[in-house]
Amino acid sequence: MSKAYLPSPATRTRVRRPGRSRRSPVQDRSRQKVAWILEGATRVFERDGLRGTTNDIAKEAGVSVGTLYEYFPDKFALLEALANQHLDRATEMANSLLSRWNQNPPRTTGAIVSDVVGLILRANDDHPACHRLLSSLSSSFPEVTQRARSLQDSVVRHLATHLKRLQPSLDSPDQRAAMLVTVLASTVHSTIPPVELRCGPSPRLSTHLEALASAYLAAPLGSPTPKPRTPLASDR
Amino acid sequence: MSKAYLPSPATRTRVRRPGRSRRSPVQDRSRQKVAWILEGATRVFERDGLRGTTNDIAKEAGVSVGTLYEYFPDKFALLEALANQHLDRATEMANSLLSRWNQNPPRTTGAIVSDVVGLILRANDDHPACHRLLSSLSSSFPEVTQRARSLQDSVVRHLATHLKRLQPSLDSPDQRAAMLVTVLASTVHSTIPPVELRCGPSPRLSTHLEALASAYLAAPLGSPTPKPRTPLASDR
Amino acid sequence: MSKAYLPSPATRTRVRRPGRSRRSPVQDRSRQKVAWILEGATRVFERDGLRGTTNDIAKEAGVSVGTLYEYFPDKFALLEALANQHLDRATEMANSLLSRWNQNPPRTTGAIVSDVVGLILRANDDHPACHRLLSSLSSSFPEVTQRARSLQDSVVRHLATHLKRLQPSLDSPDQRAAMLVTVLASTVHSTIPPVELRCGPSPRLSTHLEALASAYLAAPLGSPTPKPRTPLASDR
Amino acid sequence: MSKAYLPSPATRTRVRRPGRSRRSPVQDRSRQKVAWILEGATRVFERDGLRGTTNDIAKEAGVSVGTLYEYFPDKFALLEALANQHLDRATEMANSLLSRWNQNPPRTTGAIVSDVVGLILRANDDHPACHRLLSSLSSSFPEVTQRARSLQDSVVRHLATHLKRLQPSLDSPDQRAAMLVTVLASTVHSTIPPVELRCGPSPRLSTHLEALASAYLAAPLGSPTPKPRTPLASDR
DNA sequence: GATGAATGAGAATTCATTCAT
DNA sequence: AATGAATGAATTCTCATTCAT
Repeated sequence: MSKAYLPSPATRTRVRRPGRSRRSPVQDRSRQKVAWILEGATRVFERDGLRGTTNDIAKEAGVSVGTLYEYFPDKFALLEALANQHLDRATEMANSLLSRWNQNPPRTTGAIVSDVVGLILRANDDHPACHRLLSSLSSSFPEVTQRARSLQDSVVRHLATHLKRLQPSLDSPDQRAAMLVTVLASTVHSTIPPVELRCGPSPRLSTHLEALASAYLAAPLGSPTPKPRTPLASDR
Repeated sequence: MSKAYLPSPATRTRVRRPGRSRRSPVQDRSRQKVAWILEGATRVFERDGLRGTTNDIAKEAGVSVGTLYEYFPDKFALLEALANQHLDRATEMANSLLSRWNQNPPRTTGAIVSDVVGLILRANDDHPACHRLLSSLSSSFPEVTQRARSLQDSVVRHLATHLKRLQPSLDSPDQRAAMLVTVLASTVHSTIPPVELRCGPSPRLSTHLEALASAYLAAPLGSPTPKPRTPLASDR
Repeated sequence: MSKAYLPSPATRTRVRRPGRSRRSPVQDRSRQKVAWILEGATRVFERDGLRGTTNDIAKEAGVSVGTLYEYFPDKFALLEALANQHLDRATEMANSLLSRWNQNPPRTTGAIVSDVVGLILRANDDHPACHRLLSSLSSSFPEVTQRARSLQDSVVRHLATHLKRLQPSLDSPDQRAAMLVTVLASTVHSTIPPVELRCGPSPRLSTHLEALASAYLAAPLGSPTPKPRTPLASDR
Repeated sequence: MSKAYLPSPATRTRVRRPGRSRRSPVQDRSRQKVAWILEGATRVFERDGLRGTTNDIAKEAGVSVGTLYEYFPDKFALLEALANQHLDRATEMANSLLSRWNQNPPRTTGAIVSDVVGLILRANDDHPACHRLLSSLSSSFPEVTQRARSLQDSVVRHLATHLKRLQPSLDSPDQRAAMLVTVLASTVHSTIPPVELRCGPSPRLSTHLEALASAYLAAPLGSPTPKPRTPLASDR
């Protein structure tokens, strides 16, 4: 967990033990405020990017700037918390899927693909502008970036494992797994809204992505179209 | 072209008449200066993101702030010009490819795919941090976004036309074309450094993308993997 | 009141209820601050004209620039507020006089004249350099100019009414009233320090102005000195 | 004459001896440029006050900034030159009138008044905003202010002389003369356009001013309306 | 002399952060 | 803890003035 913000992390998953553990009202109020602030920050960053001011965010969150600074040491901490919040959610989703795979190994490549596409779609269906902002700042948040990388690697590793099991003859399975996850995640973050939203709803974005992924995982690599020297293939 | 900055656009394609085309020294000096400033801006934004100041940029460009403001009305205009410069380059590349396709229609889907992948890779092989910054600000530059969309649509339309010609039986060719371009462009802009850089260089990014694209264009859509009701395919 | 600056107008007349009227300390502090800033601005503009900087003004007012900008959106707003403050004061004085006239109509032209001269002198006895600055900028503040015009018109109308009552045979009473107010106001704002200060103090400026006004209101218009064609009267 | 600007004063009257004195074309071109620049400056200052920039003025004058600085050392010099130009004109008019008075002494107070009103009206019928700007800056131009004072004093002295001759019994003739000139000049510079322009044209502004002046010069000073202690005359 | 692009000191304005209440 | 007015360093931007051509 990147950094602990007062009065308690508030980001990141926390297993709830059912018996004991009644939170004091004070803690709950704080937790609430942190949530408000992060929601405000999300809205403001989504709307104005880094131009959004801490005062805007406090106003949007319905708290005073002073309160904001009570919980977050500076503006960047807000961004970091937002990123961690997102990663918490994504990690939870991913872990849930991967442990399911461990218990019930998927039986077809199609099932794997469908799961991965679903995971990535669901893990990224919110706040696109914020994601882009964060990624444009990734160099300022090495810890967050590292976490994102780890998460992605974990998914990639499991994906590769199952691919190898189901398609032992597939070439470059590790690279294909990595590639696939990258492609799917990138597409979902796309600046120019993905096809789906611009062409009417008939075949779903997910359908296309699954078709694409499945086809990719079935196709040989290398060059059925042999690589020309000239930059343009049709130049022959 | 969105906005013309003094002393003359300096971005966007410009037909070069080979015989007489001696630009006046004044024009050349200005053009040069605009170029320096944009290079400085690129370096600074690439390094510091929006944090980079106009004074930094001027210094980096080797001119005075005053000169910078002579050519660009404000800091945002720099970003917009950078985006337009990038789009100029991309448009030129795309037009070049598309007119080639019109003269020598590609003969195989593989050739089409290879061309499109090549185009998108080459059009985006520079200044990744800057691209991410720009795309995180896209909402501030509606004209630029519109231009990008148009360019992408143009490529999509041509791609679809040729696909239909070569694979008359392919279902949803328009959507596939759109999908493909979105996927490729997003992947290339990706947040998380593309696979290639993290997996060693052996099979090229382009190889993977071409394989992916080709496979996608050969595969049937719809659900060979029938859609389950439950969120996770492997849950069956 | 042209524009309301936070946290409350602070210029313009305000009815004071004598009993309960405890303003909250917050309001009082803000009001105080606005007053300080305007005083600082007056001093600085009086000393340096438009050359005076907002930083100077803040320093002179004993607040930070940030605070200055908290209350006034820009440098111009300071000037406008100063002008409005002056008009507030003048309006209050004028209204006070005019309502007194309504209750106790003046019994002689001399009394009227004396009142008007007194009003105009007292309404303009502060910050001459500032007044000149403001009037040199009047075209930038159409609202203020309009307000000044209205105020002047109001005085002129009342003056004319009472003149007509006391001197029913006076020709052109409306024009005379307008003329008189213009002449008095201009003289008091005068560029070149008024006579008084350069000729020793014996007969007061006000004495001269009253004599001038009274004489004017007693004299026939038209041409006892018949208008010559030639530009100079003594040219005959 | 305050300061000599290159390439030759260009302000201030210059008697033209008809015989000799053919100016070189170079000198004439310079003279022309200075004139253009001053006209541009007048227009710009009239429109924008001190906000007007030297670049604006050069553009308005149809010359380059460089040329402007060839003839005027800095922005203030423009204002000073403008003021001197105005004073040149006014001085010429005044001298012409006064020498006429010396040769043909005026025979009536009415003639004196008519002459003085005419002089002041004609000497100030241009560029009111510029005059106000200059007067708001008078402290920066002690020489100009001194010149203006001298000119005014000269008129006042002659006026007083002739008044004493024609009305030996008039009290405070010197003060009356000074007062009159101040009042007339101020009125003509008035921010809020003088009556004339707002009430339709029937009795002329000059008629009113002459009536006012004549009446003033005929009236006894002191208090036909005895001065009350209370601030308002009608308060009795 | 003339030009106008270039300069950069300095003015206006912003906004992350603090702190008295 | 909460507040939000106050702060002022940092930034954006202007424009009088210079100087290479």
